[in-house]
Amino acid sequence: MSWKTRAREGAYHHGNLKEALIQAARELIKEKGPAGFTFADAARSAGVSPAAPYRHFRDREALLADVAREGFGRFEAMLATGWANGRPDPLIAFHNVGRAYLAFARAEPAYYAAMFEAGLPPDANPEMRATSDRAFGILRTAAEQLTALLPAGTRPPALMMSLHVWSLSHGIASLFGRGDAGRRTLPMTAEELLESAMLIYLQGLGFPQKA
Amino acid sequence: MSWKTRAREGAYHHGNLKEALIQAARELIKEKGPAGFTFADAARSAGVSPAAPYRHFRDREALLADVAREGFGRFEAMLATGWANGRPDPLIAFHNVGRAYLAFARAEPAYYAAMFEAGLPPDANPEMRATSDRAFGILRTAAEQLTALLPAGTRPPALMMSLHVWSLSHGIASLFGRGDAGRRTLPMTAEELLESAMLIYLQGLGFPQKA
DNA sequence: TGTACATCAGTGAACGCGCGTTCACTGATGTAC
DNA sequence: TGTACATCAGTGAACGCGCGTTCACTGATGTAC
Repeated sequence: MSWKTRAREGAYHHGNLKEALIQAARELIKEKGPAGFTFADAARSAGVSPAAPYRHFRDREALLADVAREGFGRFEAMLATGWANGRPDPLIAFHNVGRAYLAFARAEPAYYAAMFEAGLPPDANPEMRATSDRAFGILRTAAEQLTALLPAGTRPPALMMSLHVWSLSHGIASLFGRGDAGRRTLPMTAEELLESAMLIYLQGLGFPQKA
Repeated sequence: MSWKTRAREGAYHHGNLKEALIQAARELIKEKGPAGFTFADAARSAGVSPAAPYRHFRDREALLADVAREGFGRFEAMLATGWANGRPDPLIAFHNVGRAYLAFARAEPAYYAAMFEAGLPPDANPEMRATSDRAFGILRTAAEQLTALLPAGTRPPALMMSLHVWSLSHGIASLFGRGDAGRRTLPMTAEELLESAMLIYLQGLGFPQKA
């Protein structure tokens, strides 16, 4: 499924080369890991000359950062769908955010790798950073609405709570929940592992076991 | 501090080239990330010809796997020291294991990267796998001894508990607790974040807040 | 509507470079007798 | 203790390759008038 076919066949101008290069990079990352592609590779996959990418990206890292930026955008959308504005109720929705996190890591290992494992500095790209912050913002909003259910004196800081859940989800995703080559195996699914940890954690915060 | 100087200066035979190459790779990983070194680089750092590493490693990945193997060995030692056979008491010792986890990731970012972020398959090297399993075994033993403190009917599976803590620690270390280039910043230390999460988690399991 | 021109987005050839890998070799070390 | 020999662990030159990058170029597109 070459992106080139989206433009007119044989056209001198590709029409959408920037996006095509991002998708080519994503495909190559999926096959060979974030370290496993080169600028020239991406150009070849997109069906253009090795000099063409320079019209759109300063270098390989800039391309990688744009893959990550797109990834964060989809990640944000996935988390937002999971949260669903706290419906049907905040506790259930919170669990759904966790599931969405793992689902993303599993379904989009290439994006996930570019976002978290490519060694990009978090602000390699201001737009990437902003998108990443928005994605985390969903987790934070969810934590805020959830802690609001607790009696005033016993509310944990929502920021802390969201960092806990983010770390836990990320740890599980990195160690066990990846869609690509041989991660460690488990006597349970990554989803079950996260679900059980979150239940214990929420119990520790004073949430009732059934919502 | 070249390892070569450990052998007799000018010696034709290096004497300890295998270990010297592992340390050279570790140093290069620290500087430029797991993707940022080549076989030739390592040879150059160790002061030998580019053909010399072939006497000790099949290829770059084999070298990387040995870096990871050594890393797991030191990791295991660090966790074991933290656990200290459950002294002064299992709850305190368990927290110390968590701190040891983060301390390792911070102090040895190169080993940590080789172990968890280099994209090595978990059994790239049987010895590496075994060492890695031993390191995790410490976490599991700790969880077993800790759950034994709970009343019989309310004990969680120790394996699950150790996976929860491993994931949480790994997530925090990956996202916030690295000693090398720009990870995300936090309004609290990685150690505080882990400590607070573990307190809430253990509370959820029914442990008393103060041991 | 037509035309001239500027700009954009690609080409393709070329380059220097460093990498991985091989090869026959050689110096150093260990060992049998 | 000496000597001959096998083995080990390195050398250094060589190679083919693909990458990153540059350059003058050219085809396609947009726009002013």
